[in-house]
Amino acid sequence: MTLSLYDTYAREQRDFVPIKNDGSVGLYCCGPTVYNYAHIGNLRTYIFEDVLRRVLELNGYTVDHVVNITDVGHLVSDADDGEDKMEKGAARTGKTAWEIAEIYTEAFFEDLKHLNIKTPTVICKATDHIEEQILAIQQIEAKEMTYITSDGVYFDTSRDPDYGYLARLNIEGLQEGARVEKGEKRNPTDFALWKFSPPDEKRQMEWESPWGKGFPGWHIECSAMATKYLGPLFDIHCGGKDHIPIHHSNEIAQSMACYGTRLSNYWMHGYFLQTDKAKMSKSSGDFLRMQSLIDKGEDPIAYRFLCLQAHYRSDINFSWSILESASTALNRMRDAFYQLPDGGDVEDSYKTQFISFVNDDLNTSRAIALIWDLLKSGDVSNANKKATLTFFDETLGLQLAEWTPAAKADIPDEIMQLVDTRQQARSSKDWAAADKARDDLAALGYEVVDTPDGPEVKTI
RNA sequence: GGCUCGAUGGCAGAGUGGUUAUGCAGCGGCCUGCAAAGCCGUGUACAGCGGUUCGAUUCCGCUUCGAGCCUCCA
Repeated sequence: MTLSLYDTYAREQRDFVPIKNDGSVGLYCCGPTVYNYAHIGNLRTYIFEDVLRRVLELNGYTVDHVVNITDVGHLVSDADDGEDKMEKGAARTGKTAWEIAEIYTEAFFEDLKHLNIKTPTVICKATDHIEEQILAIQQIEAKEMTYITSDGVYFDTSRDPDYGYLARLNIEGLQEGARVEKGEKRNPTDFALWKFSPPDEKRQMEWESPWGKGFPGWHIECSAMATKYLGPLFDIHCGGKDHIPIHHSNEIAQSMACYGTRLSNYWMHGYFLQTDKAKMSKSSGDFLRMQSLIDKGEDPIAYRFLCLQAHYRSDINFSWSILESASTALNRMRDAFYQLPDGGDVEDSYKTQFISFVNDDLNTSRAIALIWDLLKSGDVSNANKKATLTFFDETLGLQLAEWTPAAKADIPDEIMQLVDTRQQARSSKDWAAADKARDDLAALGYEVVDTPDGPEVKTI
């Protein structure tokens, strides 16, 4: 069955054909800048990329999944004096830039674990690849596409006739805007490849280079590391949609200069999670992270489920109430799954439909609707339903098989005694006493529910 | 100001040139001592105005509204 994916570069859905014929697919995903925690909008993109990876695997490919860690060089703005996010974070917290990077890198992978996102096959830090970046800059310099200003080495975008094609940038339109500050740059779209350390200041992170002591610009790290691990042209490059006009446009320009390729055959972008009709952003200071959800008693997988209910190429409007509805739905699905017996076979007709949905540019929304259809189906045996759902879940990653209802063992004896009291009252049809026992239980934080197998108790 | 992309029922969100998902909430029913859960049933929503068409929510144009990028940003 054909896998087809939307390619931002072509602005259309294209049948996926891998570059290599050995069954492998090269996938590069822009990773976090580790100067702060990831927020749940950031994490939505990693969920999308995880589903992409799983769908590729479903189609029989081995995925070389590379994610970078930006631990240097991510500038606070393009027109500033050389301050970058890491150093700024260090100044804010009194820790070293290196410590900051370590803390937030660890937190990032903790978040991924909560969301059942598979660990990338390669995780690469920008600070471990300074040499590669210097080499790449030298190659661009050899093509005479750079120039030097008082604060760094810049890429001259006017030398690239196709600059900005990915974003369909209208360069002249940009120049008419009031907010573009060129400074010493020759063109508003030019960007730093290497930044010089300020002469009067000792940076925590700085390296020697042919141009002087300093640190690499943000964009060059992705081109350099992606090329190192996946070659100068690989299959799929992902990131958030905000990367289309600048970061990814710059990566393409750099790769064109170095290797004459557009770096990746497909460019795919995850859309935003909005709150109050605006995108969630770290720089605004007001954002929700994974721990914020956990602190509120929310289940991280419910957030994953929420993201999967929408298509990755549409913005989601986040609110606590839609997370609640996702959570309710997920728990019903889990409970239904839990009740099903083992030992069945995967139903071919459902399997075929499932694959056709996810292979159609990752339509997880329809794939989830198919789960409800399957659960309600009268034609499929319960055991086969379980086997089929288990197969689906390898791609969706909802961990259905790992869920169990709250254990009865956790209920204290005094609570169980109240439950017994209620049962005795019920058998003697003393409904008032039975209801009182239930109210007492509720006051203690427990809910009792009658089932054909007797009463079940759980915490409220 | 320029560019990119959107607008679907109470909410979230798929999809389609004619039969109009799915989930949450709501309503009705079954079950239950009652309740909860579960199960069954139930909702013609596709921003507005034109155009193309036998027929448009779906294609085209305009208008309005929204988001993103142009400053770091998933």
